[in-house]
Amino acid sequence: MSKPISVPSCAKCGARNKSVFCSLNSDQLIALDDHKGCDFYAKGEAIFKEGNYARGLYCVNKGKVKLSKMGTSGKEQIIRFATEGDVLGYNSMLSKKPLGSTAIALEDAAVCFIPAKQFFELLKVEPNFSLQLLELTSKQWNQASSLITDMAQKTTKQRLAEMLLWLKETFGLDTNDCIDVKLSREEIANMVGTATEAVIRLLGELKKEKLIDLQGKRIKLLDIHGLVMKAGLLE
Amino acid sequence: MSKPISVPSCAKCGARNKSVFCSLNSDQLIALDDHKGCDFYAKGEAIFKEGNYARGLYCVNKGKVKLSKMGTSGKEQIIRFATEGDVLGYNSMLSKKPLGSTAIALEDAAVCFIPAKQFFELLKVEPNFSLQLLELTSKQWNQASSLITDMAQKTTKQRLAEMLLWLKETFGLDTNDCIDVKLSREEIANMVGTATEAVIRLLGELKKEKLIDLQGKRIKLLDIHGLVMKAGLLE
DNA sequence: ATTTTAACCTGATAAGTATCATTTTAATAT
DNA sequence: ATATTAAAATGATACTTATCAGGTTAAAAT
Repeated sequence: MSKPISVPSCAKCGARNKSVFCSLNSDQLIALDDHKGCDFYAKGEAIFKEGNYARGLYCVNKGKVKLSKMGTSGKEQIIRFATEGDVLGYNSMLSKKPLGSTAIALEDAAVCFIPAKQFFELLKVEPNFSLQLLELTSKQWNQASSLITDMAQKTTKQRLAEMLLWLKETFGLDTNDCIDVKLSREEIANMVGTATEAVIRLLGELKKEKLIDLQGKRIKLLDIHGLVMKAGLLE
Repeated sequence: MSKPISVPSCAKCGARNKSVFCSLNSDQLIALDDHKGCDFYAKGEAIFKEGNYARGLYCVNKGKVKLSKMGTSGKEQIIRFATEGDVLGYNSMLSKKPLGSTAIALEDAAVCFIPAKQFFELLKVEPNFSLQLLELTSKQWNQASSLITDMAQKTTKQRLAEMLLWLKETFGLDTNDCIDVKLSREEIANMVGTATEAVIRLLGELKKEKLIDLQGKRIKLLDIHGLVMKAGLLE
């Protein structure tokens, strides 16, 4: 299980300015620090699980996290990723429904936890915090509705190309132009919504087409514009 | 185009108590009435279009509305429906992005319009309104992520069965157990994410399996539990 | 270093859907 | 009522993708 680690202060958190906490004043930040905790999660460990209720807000301090749902006959569907500064668990608290997804650390991670009480307190007294959250949930709806459309209409290969671009946006590229996250072929399949074998074959095709290069788990992007075209994002 | 009609008062609106406006006090409702308008839209008419910016909040007073996105090579993807009391356009305002979908009246409709200024004013002064909206956007994210999973993993027939159940939840059944909305086979296909011909064939199969009956555009649900099973919503 | 295990890759086959062509039926307009 | 048009239905074919089986490579454990 996860073990508490030294709690980083929100005021000094590098990711804060790009997060939903960007509009908080120093008093509010201190209050947050007073009530929050921070836990360590090893690679592969679950931060929370689908079906349980969220008792607070999770905020990723360090590491990469995948959020996935259980689909038909137990097949995983990856619906989101989270990195430094991203918050998790708010949908469950706000909708008063069980958590809709499971969060798993893709690498060793540190995740802060803000109890529900403090979260709702902030919502009540700080309209800017509500606005930030509304902006976040709205943007996520925009993304989600695009994803629904793509899942419904695009071919497997188009979806794969699009997912590679999505991974690039989320995790960036390393010095070697490789997508900076390690995922198994099965996990990629669980994003695209296809079988592992199909991902392997289609990655091979994209490589033949000189759009990507494969170096074990590392995927190097050779032609981003070509991928954009392949994904059907431009005509 | 749409023409203004006599503006119904929010206080007397039957749908208000089930809407995001349920927590407003009478002063706030009067203020809303002062600033809002109401327009009539004929069947097939657009209330707003994807890509434009929302200048206010739309609230359906009467009628049925479909929300759809343009997908690959111009194919429509229906992502949501709205009926009495449902609000539209807030995602665009909150995320400060263009409207992500087009809203079209499925039958003659009356839709109220609240200017952005009033909308944001309410968000600033009434934390309960923010909370209601957050609850709404969170629930929609839950639904969207389920839909993503289903689109990615389920067969066309399972998705069709699920969409029929979704239509039942949204529009209800008439006295004859028929889904209370008229949609073309093409529109159903644009929900399911498949070709029109496939929908026709699969509806025929569901009929043979005694799960539904077909009477022109009317779809009668004969065995709801059977549909739930067919949709893979229960094992 | 060697065994063991898991991930990755390849090939063959079957099933599911898309696509195109055509006919039938229903809706709309004259 | 009839003509016109659009929607629904059916059939044939090709393509995409899932599934199953087997083989290879890489990683992890002993």
